[in-house]
Amino acid sequence: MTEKRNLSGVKEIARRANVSIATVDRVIHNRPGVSVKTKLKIEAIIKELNYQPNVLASRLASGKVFKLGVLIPKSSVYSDFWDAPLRGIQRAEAEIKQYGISVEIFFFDLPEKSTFTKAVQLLKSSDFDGILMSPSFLDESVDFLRHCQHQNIPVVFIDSNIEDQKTLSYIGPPLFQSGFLGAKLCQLCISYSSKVLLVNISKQSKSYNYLQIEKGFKQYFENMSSLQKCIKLDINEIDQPSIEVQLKKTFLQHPEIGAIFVMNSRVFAVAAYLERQNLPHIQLIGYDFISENQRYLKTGTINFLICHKPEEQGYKGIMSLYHHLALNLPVDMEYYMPIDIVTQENMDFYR
Amino acid sequence: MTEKRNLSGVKEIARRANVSIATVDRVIHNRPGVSVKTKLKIEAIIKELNYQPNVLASRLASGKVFKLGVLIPKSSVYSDFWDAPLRGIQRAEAEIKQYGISVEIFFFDLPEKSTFTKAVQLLKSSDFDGILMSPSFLDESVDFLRHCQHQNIPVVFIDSNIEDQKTLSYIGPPLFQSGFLGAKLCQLCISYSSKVLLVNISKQSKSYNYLQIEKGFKQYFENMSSLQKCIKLDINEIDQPSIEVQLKKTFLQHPEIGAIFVMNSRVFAVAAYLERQNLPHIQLIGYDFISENQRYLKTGTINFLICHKPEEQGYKGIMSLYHHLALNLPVDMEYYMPIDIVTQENMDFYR
DNA sequence: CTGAAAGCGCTTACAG
DNA sequence: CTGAAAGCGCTTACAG
Repeated sequence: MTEKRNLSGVKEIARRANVSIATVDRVIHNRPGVSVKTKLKIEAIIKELNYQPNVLASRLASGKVFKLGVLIPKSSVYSDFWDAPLRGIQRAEAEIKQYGISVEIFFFDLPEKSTFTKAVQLLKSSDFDGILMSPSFLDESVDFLRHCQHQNIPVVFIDSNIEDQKTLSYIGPPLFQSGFLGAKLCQLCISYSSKVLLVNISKQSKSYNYLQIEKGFKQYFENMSSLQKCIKLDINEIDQPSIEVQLKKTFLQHPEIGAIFVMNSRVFAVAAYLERQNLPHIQLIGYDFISENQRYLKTGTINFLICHKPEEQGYKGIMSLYHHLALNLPVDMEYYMPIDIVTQENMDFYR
Repeated sequence: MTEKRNLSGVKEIARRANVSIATVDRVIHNRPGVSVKTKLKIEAIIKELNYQPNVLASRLASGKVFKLGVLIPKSSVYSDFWDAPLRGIQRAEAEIKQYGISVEIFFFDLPEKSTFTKAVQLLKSSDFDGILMSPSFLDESVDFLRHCQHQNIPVVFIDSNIEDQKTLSYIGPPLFQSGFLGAKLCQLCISYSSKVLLVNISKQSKSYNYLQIEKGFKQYFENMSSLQKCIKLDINEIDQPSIEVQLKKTFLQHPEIGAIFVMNSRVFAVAAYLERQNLPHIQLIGYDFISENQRYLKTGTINFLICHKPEEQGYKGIMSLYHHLALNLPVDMEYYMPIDIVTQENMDFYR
């Protein structure tokens, strides 16, 4: 009978090192209580065998469930954008919950800072092993991040980033480039003499995100030496009447406008205006595959939507934490989503 | 001391049914050797408890490794297209090999039917638990599929499909719609009086794939009541000189051509011609993000590339087999990839 | 047709 | 600082 020796595994390591498997386990997980000499010996053997722990056995034996906390905006009647990341998060959860991952989701209401702060309080009081969040409010996010760093809890940002913060990973759009592409699409749609209107409809129009997009947008026209083609309009109210008043004023002032680029998902508000005013010759481009926008894409009022795979952002966010916590796999510090162009013709296959 | 009862698991089921866990296991896996009465009783309890087997424990105990066989073309000097699915396949493998999945890849040389047949022989002689393949040769693929069906081996097709065949899943592009979008992009680029040249560079230009794309392409112009804008050119040789001769002839005949749509990845051959002949005003659109094409996209000779996430096709193909075989999860019978539009501006973020 | 027992490769108290 | 033993929730021979 041939002696059957497993050439890997804690048992074999223990056999070779002349110690018990408990000691091997201590070394593998860097737990204290092992003499330096023993530790070095075991580490050498681990290296020699190129030992990879069996994740299956490890998770089964430990019974540890990693608790992930998620902090994202709630979808509202104005925008179901956050449904998509949510779907991705839930898809990831379904896939890995059998491997001992639990996911708890906390929502906040996007304009209301207080709901964000409240959710953060809840996240702080329960002890999570990892956090996935959209850092919608700068100071509050930085504060929470500091707390997590202190507790050694990895944090992943999705959708938007805060520069120079120590997170495990950022998953989101390359904003400058997407603004640049937006400009190109505008250019493609208009005639030589027409101008392009760059619209920002937001109460916080000076946020980092918007500045990046605007930079990219203007860079394109600068490269073409035709920055004068570009008109900028800031609308700081988000109700339909205010938006329309401002648009009307701008059109009176600039009848040569041939295309409009809206810097966020509120492009549907402009679409509604164009349809009501019967201005089908104006080309319209904006962000995000939310259902309001899909409607106008279908009718042709919106020509292009630029999108950044919000569902996959949620999915990848959870999977990054899982890889980091449970599998000890390396995680990209920055993962930029592609810049997708969605049109009437390919919208049925977009996810 | 409170009695700690696990309210799920084979143990609890066995306890409730008054049988051993071995018998429970037999019922769970539909193995024979259980009386009808016992079986029904256990099944009722399983349902009542909504029992979900612990995949971790199951895979660990069984030690079974699922062997997946992959059959795809080799990348060649003409096209590194198949590097992308390969990357996806390897990424999936890395992610799930720790869960007892092994992947073996067989390559064939795309024009050579004999290399396909030879690979199929190898696949048949080794016993795989699942197959991922690109059914590049119709009859041979159907034959192999029959063999797999006989052995009860699930098969997943990627990149192209064979209609009416019983596979586990098809993962690939929606061809008609991508042709339709191609037409729209052409239309967008040209002036009112210009015409569009539809080019097929292939030795098997009548294959199902091409017919579908062509249908979609023409449908677009038909919808605009301007089918006469569309000129079709079949080039049945794939060497550069033959291609250029045909293009030259066509341009002489139709000087009003403003845009060219190439129905596959050989758009780089047309790009080379346009650059050499110094025809920058001709708009060029084609398929696939292969490195040759990327070069011309960067220089602007190619305006748009239509792509179908080849890497993700490979990734999803392997994951589908894993989900089906190891996790008993349901798998989509048809999974259409999105129709991606890649331009100079977003190419850096495309995967 | 059914069950007792060993084992998958780890982790975790607990004892020393 | 170290080890023996039980156990995670299954599967797999083997015996009856």
